[in-house]
Amino acid sequence: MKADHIPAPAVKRLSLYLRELENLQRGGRTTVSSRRLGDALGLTDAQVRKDLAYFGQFGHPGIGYDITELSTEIRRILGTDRTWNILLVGAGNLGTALAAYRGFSKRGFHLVAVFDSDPRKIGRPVPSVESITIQPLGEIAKTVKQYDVRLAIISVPAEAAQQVADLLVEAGVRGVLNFAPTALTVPSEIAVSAVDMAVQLEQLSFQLGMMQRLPARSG
Amino acid sequence: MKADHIPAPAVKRLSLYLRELENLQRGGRTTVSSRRLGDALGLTDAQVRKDLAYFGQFGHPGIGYDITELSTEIRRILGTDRTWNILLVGAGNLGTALAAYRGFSKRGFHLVAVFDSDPRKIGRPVPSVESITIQPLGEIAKTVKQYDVRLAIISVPAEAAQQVADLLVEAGVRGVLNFAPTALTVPSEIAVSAVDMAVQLEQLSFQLGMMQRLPARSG
DNA sequence: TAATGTGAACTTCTTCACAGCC
DNA sequence: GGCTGTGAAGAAGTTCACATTA
Repeated sequence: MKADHIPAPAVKRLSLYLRELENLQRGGRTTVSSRRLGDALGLTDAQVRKDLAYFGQFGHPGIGYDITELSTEIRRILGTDRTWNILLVGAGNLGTALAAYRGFSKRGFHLVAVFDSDPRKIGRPVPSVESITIQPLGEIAKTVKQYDVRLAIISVPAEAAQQVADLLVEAGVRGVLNFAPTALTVPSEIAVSAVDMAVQLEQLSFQLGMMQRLPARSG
Repeated sequence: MKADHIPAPAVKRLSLYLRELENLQRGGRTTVSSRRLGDALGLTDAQVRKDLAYFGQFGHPGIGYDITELSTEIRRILGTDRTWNILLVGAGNLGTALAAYRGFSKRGFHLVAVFDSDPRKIGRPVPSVESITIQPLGEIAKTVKQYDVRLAIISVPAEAAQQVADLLVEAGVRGVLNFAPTALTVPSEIAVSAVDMAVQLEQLSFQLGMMQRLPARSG
């Protein structure tokens, strides 16, 4: 197959496949079928095969997929077969927690610097990441160049997010993960991904209301 | 229109419309067109109108939508025209940050209790939320009943997440927001929403790779 | 003129179903 | 028998375009 246009939902699932493959590997398995991989994630076997087929032929008929082999391929596809230097803007509660999050480095993302606009924080170490000192926003451009940073995390209040995004884009950052609860306007060549935690809860709230109205769809 | 089945993507956007309406309201506006609302979020005007039409007729031809009126309707649709009591399991770095997050209460979600399995944390206040004392997991069921809790946040390590989910479901929780980087298996009547921050970065990494291969699609 | 609501057309995504291989 | 890869069919979601209302 090897399509040139790939559905965005398929790329999202690719990350989930990788995560699940790592779990399976920890459990001692060496191969996995599309059926088993799909079951673990609530997807059909056909969906799994189709998604992978967008990128090449990685399976072995009668056998399934070799876990190590497929993990390597997915990392290559996602571009995480190397380490990315990232930076974080906003050393509040959430930013501090994100800075300490081990899951990023496990997946090949290395935090090199943290920024904040609060003069009382500047010059101090990030709580729980002693090795990183909080810097003023004015230092962003320099850091981007120095460490070839292409990805940044925004964890500032909504009111400040657009300004920070502008700074990051100007400094040469190519992708932004936005935790501020507001939409960002950026040039089309800049990738943006957003996480709004209140929005997630609202989705759950809606689903609960739905279930109450039309309950128990079995199948 | 008032369809009985509503596309999941439409529901997701509904939350974003509400967020944007609140921003507009703060800016002093009283009405907004589908065009303007769409532009702010990177959507077409038709998309906005179609999404809203799934739920009823809220607009005024020639005028647009009344911001207060539409906000109220969306809150009613999402079920956030009331306060939800929520609880949080996992008082690590991320859990602590989430507990302190003001965005939840702003949107009608009230945190009533925090749980952790670490005996050294139990009995202590949540850092930066002095009013809440960390409780052992065994207290979950009691709290769910006492406060009529229907939604819970999981922010424990991946290895513990499934066990915690089982506990929550058994206690009567109806929806779970999962921050652990693993898929959860729950009964079909339980709603699950997941946030995996490393997955978000991987999506950005992929997009950057894509852009390098086939750059500058203008249009 | 400005803007909504919506059927119809279109595009995108998912599932089916089966040839082919181990 | 078990399992992949994929064209074809089907389902879902988005955009168009226009009648309609203020």
